[in-house]
Amino acid sequence: MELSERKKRLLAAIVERYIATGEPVGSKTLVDALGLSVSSATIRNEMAELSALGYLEQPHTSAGRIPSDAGYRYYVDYLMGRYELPPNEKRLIDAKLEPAAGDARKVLENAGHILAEMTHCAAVSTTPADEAAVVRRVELVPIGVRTAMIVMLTSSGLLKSRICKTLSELTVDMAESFYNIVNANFIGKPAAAMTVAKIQTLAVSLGEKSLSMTPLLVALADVAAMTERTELLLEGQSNLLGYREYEQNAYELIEFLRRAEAMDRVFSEHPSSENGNLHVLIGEENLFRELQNSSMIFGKYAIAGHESGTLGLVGPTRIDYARLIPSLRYITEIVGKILSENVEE
Amino acid sequence: MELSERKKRLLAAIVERYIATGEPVGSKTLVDALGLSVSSATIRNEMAELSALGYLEQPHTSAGRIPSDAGYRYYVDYLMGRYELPPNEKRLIDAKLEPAAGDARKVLENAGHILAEMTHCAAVSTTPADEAAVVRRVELVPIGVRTAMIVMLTSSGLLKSRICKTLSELTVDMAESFYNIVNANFIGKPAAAMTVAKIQTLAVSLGEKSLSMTPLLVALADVAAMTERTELLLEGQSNLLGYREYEQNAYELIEFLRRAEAMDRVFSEHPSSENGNLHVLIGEENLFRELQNSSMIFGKYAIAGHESGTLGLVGPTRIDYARLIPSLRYITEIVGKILSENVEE
DNA sequence: ATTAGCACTCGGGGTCAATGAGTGCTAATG
DNA sequence: CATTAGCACTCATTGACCCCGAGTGCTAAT
Repeated sequence: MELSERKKRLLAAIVERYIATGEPVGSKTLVDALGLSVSSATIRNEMAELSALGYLEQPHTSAGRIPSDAGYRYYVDYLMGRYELPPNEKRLIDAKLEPAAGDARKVLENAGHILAEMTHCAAVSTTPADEAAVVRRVELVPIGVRTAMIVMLTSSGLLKSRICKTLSELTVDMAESFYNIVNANFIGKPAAAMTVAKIQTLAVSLGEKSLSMTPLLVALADVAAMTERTELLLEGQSNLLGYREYEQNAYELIEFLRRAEAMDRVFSEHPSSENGNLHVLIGEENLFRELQNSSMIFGKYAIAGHESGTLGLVGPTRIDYARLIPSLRYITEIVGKILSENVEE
Repeated sequence: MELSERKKRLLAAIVERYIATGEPVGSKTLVDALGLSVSSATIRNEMAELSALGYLEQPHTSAGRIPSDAGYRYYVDYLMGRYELPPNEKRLIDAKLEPAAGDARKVLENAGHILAEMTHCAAVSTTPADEAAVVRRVELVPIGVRTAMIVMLTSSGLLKSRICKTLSELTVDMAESFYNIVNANFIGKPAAAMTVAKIQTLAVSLGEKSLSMTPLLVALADVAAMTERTELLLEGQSNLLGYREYEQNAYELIEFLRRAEAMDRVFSEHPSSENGNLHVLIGEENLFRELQNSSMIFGKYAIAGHESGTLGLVGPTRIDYARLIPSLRYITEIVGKILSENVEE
């Protein structure tokens, strides 16, 4: 559907003005704002046509127009200026993320922070996970007489650790058994294979040693489970409270965003991507009722080439797409880059 | 100020009813609810006196009474039933906290979760810290050719770790130097001594080795800093949105609760405690304006006998003190117990 | 000390009219 | 045929007004 140049110009102006002010835009305002040399009546005719095409709607007869979901969609796809993030904002982001480099979760927390701050939206993210990863290394670090730390590294560069208390004193013998079991059964295999069931059969085969080894093996299974289970991080929930559109129902939306299974479904329903690897879901384009008067932008970050997690923004449909998209794109890129640093080979 | 038995009974009934319904309580309702054998006029006289004493206030002349801050205070101090948490709730709490035992942060996250869920308030907590702690153990765990993990254990049982990348390959020689430096300079001394400045002087004294060792030492200083820096966790922010009293200004309160320095000041302004080690701050008793139409209950949990962090609840002044106080008390106790498990000797 | 009775207060809800921003339509214009 | 001036129309918002009812405080009687 090709619109006339003037219609495009008007639609863009209406979207941008509505994004900025949050108030319906009238024909008169528009003429003034654009400095057009035609009368408001002409603009009214154009606006009526844009309404008929479904790009604009009216809250009520005597109000101005606001963009419909389709209107935003047209704006995002064809009209929006594609602009590059200014260097000082890039530096700000880098400075916030770099220092956390050692800790993946922290990197994502910081990314959420700065996204929320820059965009006044809620920022969601998932910690990295990679189901295809295999166990590359397991270490048992003695911490005390009966306490040890189990550290596990996967091929995708994820590092997880956990404290573990043993029933009896931790001996060199036990450590040796532990490494033997790990090397024989788990190294080079998927972390997912390290199930509690598997651990139990192993424990049985250990005979008398089993009793003392069990806590170590249980903890090991637990660490393995951690590499698969992603965590959902949510930042800037309170930003949503500032928008008129959420005056009544912020609660429902926020509760939805906090539910990990729900968000996982949202993210996985849209596996591939078009817009420079970001997804833009506007209003009713969202599959979940709770999101249908919001817009969501999200993308995957890649660790060493593998898509490992998601970063996203949620706000009212009236968000500044032109600004948010480049911001989010840059941050997903940098997050991927930083998290890839810890992966070797 | 000793009140007559009937006044006490009335005040308690008004507080409890207002907590339950959120609506001002009138004399008639009160007579019915308590099944009193006196008329509403008598109760009105009593209520007028309670108002004069400052325990009740009226939103407007033709409405019932609601408790003032002083009214809640009297209720909490003298009238409130002190009841023990039912065993099934205790079990629920235990079941939620036990599995996280290996990870202090996770324990506190879960504690916040369950508190928020049980109380419909916002739950705040701080991760454990202990400025007096000395470094008990440091481990350098090789993870890859140029990647290592530094693990540090303090006398108070805190365990922190961090990934670290070196510039050149990680050699046995480097590891040896590292352990030498650590043993000679840090073990048995306060973690606070491991400053960047100190690290720098050490690096200088290393001469040519300095270049390769610096990343390790910097990471070490970072881990040391982590043992001191507490994190502020906030759960159940969205619970606040459900209360009428926060319809307008939830944003300001939530933003306040998220600010770590602010909350640290709140917690440290009230170092010692009376009410079975919990603090109860009602409305204007709070020193910070942002909290003055809220109530806050908080207490410290102790790891191996040392107060290490704080757990707290924030809600409107109209919260169910009688129920929340035992819940929070039990959870602080259990959190302390679980976190103490990792401390040896 | 308690109570019945009553006048009084005041917020909430409903109706009503005025206001004004913005529209759609029509007829005139170049 | 696109543009425009003009105008009637719509409808949310606002403020004035009134009524209702819950709840009060006071007084005089018990």
